[in-house]
Amino acid sequence: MEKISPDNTPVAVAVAEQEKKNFIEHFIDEDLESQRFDTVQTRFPPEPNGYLHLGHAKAICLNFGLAEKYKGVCNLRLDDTNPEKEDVEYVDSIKEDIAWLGFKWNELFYTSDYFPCLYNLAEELIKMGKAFVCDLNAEEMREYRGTLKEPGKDSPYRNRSIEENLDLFRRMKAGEFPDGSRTLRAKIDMTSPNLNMRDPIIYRIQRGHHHRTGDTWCIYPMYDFAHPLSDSIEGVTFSICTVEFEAHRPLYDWFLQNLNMPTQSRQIEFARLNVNYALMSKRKLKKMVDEGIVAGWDDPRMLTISGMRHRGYPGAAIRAFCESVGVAKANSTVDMAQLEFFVRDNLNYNAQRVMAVLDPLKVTITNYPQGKYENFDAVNNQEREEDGTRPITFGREIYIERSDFMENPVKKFHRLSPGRELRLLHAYYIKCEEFITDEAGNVIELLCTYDPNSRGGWCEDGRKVKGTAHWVAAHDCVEGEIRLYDRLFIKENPEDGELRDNLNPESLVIVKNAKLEKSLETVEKGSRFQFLRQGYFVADGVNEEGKPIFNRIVSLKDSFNKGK
RNA sequence: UGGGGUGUCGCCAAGUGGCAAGGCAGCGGUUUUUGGAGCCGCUAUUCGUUGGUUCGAAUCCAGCCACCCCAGCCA
Repeated sequence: MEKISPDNTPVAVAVAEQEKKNFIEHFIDEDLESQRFDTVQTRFPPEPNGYLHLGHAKAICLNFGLAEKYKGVCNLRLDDTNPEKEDVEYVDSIKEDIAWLGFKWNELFYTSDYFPCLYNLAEELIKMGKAFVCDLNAEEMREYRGTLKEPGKDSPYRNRSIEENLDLFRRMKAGEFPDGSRTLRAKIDMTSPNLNMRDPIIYRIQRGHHHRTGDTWCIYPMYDFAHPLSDSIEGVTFSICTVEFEAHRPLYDWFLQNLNMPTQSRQIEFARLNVNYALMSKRKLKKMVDEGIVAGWDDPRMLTISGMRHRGYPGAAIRAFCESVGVAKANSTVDMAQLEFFVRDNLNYNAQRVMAVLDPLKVTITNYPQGKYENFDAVNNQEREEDGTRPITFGREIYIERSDFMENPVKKFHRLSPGRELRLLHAYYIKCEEFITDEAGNVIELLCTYDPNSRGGWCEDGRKVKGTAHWVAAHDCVEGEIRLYDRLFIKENPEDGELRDNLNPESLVIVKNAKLEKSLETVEKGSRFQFLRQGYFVADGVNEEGKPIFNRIVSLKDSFNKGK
């Protein structure tokens, strides 16, 4: 069963599958039915402290997808409560990546938009006697917090008067105290078995230039305080986050209830996405970039959104993949092969076929007249007839792939070897008569004959030529640089041991002098092609020699070289 | 070891008391001017485990086991 998505991409997911509801949708249905909410509003709330990756893509698809499905809205909120780690560079990349993936946020917000409001809500809490200024330093705080099995102890500052708390908090805001000297804490329960409820810090003093509010503030709200309140201020009904925040939910609810917020948003947690042979944590990805292990956040080997874009993965393929992995709460690691499947699935339909010889072996067709050339019509994409054909030129000297010739063929090899025939795609049958070697014994040229009666790749006598190969005409081709990308790590779980020790030394192999069919000389950067029998490639500008560069997006499945 | 979660095919994942969907991977076959794609099949008598309830349990109950998260003035 095949369904065509709006951008004309086939989605290899059964229709019935798409109609299946995940557990979050069951919750939503429940809340809509009970009239807890009458609309669906979600948000995607990244902290601008790094570039987005495939894990974020899953969250984006989920949040935007839910809003679309329930005819609600989804906003983008940059959760910028920690100036130390954040930067506009990240803000810009986040916006670009979401748009590239194909989603449009309803409104754009920043948590920093709410700093004044959040501050007032904190004062409210103080006035209710539910928050206090604490003078414990970080180390003391840790001691008072207790441990996993022992309860904590009340801070000696816990019973300050409301007036004193208000005065101290205002002076914290005014900049009268040094960084880290005091905090504002919610007054909940130091004996709670849930550590998050042991009088959590809601404001800290931290001088640092904020990328939007500059030096206006020297106190910043903590995530646990800012997040539920921001959600409520915006009217978010379903606040979807990852499972590690599950233990924070009681706190989330506590702030909404105690401050009697207008929207009692519902937090729902799902399991984050992991993919084998890859890293999916902003912190680790940043490390790879900072240590120069990769070329940057958009290195085509990284599963950042910008890396995948650079690699040539279509946004629609990423969306289809996210759709296919589903949403649940169990820890899981999805196979890289599943991601690659959706990339191929998309490109098989969308990418035009061309011929490119990566490891050229010269072939002279001895019975083809010198100086004669002829054109053949090559099908651009047999999956889409409307894409038509293009002319390709044939001549006496051509290049074929070195791996398409074997002096001593292994069994089941049905390409070229002495005395055997091979079909040149769209052209003729050729037969290998002789091969020439250099002093070292390497084959450097093939002497073949062609069968004039096999024009177009068919012969009326019906004789069987099983192998078909791609080729380019020596007089009508262009040289190019091909970058063969592969998985970055050799270990399924790259974090098992040192990252550096787990790197795949062949994650990037550069081929300098590939022979490409002439039509590839001037193609738009970002155009994607299928190099016949090899894989999908994306145009990535020209190199220092002026030769076009192509990045391998993903190889074709290969049942001959299976397992390699 | 306190609290919060999770365990269904190699990898994801439906399933909500009536007798194990689907996708990826794999394996056959068919077709093919890409060893691609397509098409047709096959692949869990069993749901972490042990007991219990029931005519009937992956689904309910109890115990046990395994794994993940929480002791940042990060998010």
